[in-house]
Amino acid sequence: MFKTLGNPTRFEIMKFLVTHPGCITGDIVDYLPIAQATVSQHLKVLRDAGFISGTIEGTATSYCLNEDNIAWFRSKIGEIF
Amino acid sequence: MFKTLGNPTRFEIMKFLVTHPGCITGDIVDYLPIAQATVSQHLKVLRDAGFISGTIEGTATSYCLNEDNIAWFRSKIGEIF
DNA sequence: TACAATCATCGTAAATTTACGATGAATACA
DNA sequence: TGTATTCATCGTAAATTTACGATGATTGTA
Repeated sequence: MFKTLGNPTRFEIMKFLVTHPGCITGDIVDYLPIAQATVSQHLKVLRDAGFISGTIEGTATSYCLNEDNIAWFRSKIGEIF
Repeated sequence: MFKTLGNPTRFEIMKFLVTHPGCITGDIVDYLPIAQATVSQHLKVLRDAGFISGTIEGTATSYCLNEDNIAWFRSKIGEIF
């Protein structure tokens, strides 16, 4: 999970999702200066790590933070250090 | 700082320092299955990120967690997510 | 049905990270 | 003084990550 957040672009996406919950992939593509394919790839990494969840809505996909997993991650950090 | 902890070996070093505060480089080299040069390189990354601090003691170098910076990092995570 | 919109996946080139041996610097000690 | 110990740094090969265009799948709409 640390490695996932270690990438600046993915960290940006996470911060964007904090202020734009439920936004779709296209919103993130518009916000970032990188190609759609790359954004989609980063979203997959964030999904696989459990940080976010995507919901298909028609042709779009809506993304939200996975608060439960983030809370778990935060508590785990507190346990170790 | 996320990128720094994202490397499995560096994460191991951090966990080792939790249970072995003040240990020297050689202790970590003995503990991990990698070469001394590589350990030293990882220690530098951890130092540069502010996670640990090294104190030269004769020909050895003693390492400790930098509790202040770790606390700052943890609080910062809480702020963002 | 045809076309447009939205997004994921594939293959690949470029960039970055990781691991290593070799070497050198600094200190301890005989 | 000479030798051993401990560690950091340098240069480099291999592995991994990142970014991209091309393509295809799915859904909405004229």
